Amino acid sequence: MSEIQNQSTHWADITADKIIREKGDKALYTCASGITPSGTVHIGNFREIITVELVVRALREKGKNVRFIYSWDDYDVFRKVPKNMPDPEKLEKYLRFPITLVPDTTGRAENYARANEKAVEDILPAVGVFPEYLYQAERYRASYYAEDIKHALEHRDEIRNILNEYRTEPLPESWWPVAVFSSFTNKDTTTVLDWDGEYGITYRDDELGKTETIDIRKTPNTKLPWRIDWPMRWVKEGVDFEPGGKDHLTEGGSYDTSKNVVKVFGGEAPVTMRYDFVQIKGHGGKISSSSGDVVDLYDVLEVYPPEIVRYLFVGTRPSSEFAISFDLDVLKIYEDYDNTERIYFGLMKVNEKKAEKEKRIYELSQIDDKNIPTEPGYQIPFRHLCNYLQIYSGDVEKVLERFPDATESQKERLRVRMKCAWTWLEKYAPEEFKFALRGDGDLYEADDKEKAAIMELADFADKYLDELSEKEFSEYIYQTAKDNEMENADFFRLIYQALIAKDKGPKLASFLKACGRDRVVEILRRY
RNA sequence: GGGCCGCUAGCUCAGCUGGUAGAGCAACAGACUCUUAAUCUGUGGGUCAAAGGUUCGAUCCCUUUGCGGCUCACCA
Repeated sequence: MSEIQNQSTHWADITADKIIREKGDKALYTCASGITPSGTVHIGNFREIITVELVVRALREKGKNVRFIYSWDDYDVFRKVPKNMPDPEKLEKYLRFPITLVPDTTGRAENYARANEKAVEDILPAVGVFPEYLYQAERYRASYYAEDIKHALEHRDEIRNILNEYRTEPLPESWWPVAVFSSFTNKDTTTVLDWDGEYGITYRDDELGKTETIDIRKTPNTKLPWRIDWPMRWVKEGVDFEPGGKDHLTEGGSYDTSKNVVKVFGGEAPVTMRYDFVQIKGHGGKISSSSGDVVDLYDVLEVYPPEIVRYLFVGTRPSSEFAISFDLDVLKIYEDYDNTERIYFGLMKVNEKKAEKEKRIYELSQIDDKNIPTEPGYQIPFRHLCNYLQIYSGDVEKVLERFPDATESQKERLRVRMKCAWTWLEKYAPEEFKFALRGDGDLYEADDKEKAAIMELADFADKYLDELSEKEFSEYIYQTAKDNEMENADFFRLIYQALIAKDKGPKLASFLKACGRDRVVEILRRY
């Protein structure tokens, strides 16, 4: 029964096969992801989540039972104040605190970490991602890992030797595999002095010089350092797959040491996969992290519908770097997605190998794999859609009236798409791409000769615009220019000025047709 | 210093389990006197970074070199 040949060459399917091969046939596979919510969770962090989600989906499609966990490492230390957070002076006072004890200066949640977490948890369902969240602060503070910390303490030398393998400065003899937040100040500026061989730890608060002995079964203040914490949790949850950024997956990186430390805890390392970072293109001055602004999933979803956001990640191997674009490339991305969709529905012929690949990408791009569209989207180029939207000043329903043949499901998808298109037009589109039809009383100052030419075109439009094809009508445009002894270039400029107060605009014949006879005639007749 | 990734047409890149190369844009020619990265048709263009090796056969696997980038060796 497991002999079913899966022909898919998609990386998610290949990875799923690899997990099954390396971990054996299991009743339950656990796939994990996780990050530290030390600031706004940006789109680069999303790559890890979606990578796991796709592998989870691939495993489930192979009939496997899968647990998808997402660990919030919210008991990590608050190291620096991100520049995009309000009230930095206040946050400054909480440096070295665990992020779960830092206040949320945005007023969205009970604490800093939670605010960042909530933003993600609220939006992930929109892109079809439903993990089980684990909160490490809550667990550590409830001494959930007390026995594991004790285990680490018992294997202090062994762990130190593993970590020292890749360190330039070996850890000192006095080092202990545990970190303590001071119960006096909440900060991690402490030094562990001793362990009693059981559950008692004595530490010194380095700022105050005070010492204290705490019981790891009762204190909320202990945690394991990252390179021990990670492998410990692999064992705790039985993790079979967890990807990592290239900072983790390099020789001497945390995966390297963790795969050895995990043996101390009696387990083995999960199958992993390295993902590269995501770049941002065309996001104005908001690109650099030094400016403090980060691009998160909300920003991307403003411009791309959920399935296209997924498509960006599905279609790129995780190990390749790619850029999410907010500039004119957006048009190409939409067109690429539409091509993939046409291939899926057989509307576009390509060779079989390519077709299989594209179909799989299309399936995995859908937010609900049990509810994949049964018909393609309404076939209209994104560029054209942008023009329609601008003609109707962003009124989505008015645009839809122009597509009476669209089905309900197509209209639903168009609504989402137009909302994105409109946001893109307003926030990111280059000026030359944008226009607005002139309103009442807003006239181009035309001379008599120009007025005559405009009127002639108005008359032609009144009679023929809706009946003739684009190509046929463009003949009239040239004819009108000729009749009025105007150069084509001048005539085009005149019409654009009359309609949208610009020298250039969308390809004229199709633009006029998109505007519709009534609008065109109404505006031109004002002259 | 270690490790990883990349080097394929003018540009951006596909090509992934080895069978002597592809798509978009650009260029050129024509179609319609043409406007906003406008439309259609057609054409040209690559010693697959270099040198060795394995193989019947290498862009693909191995070794070395060059160039570019990233990352670790602090913390998470």
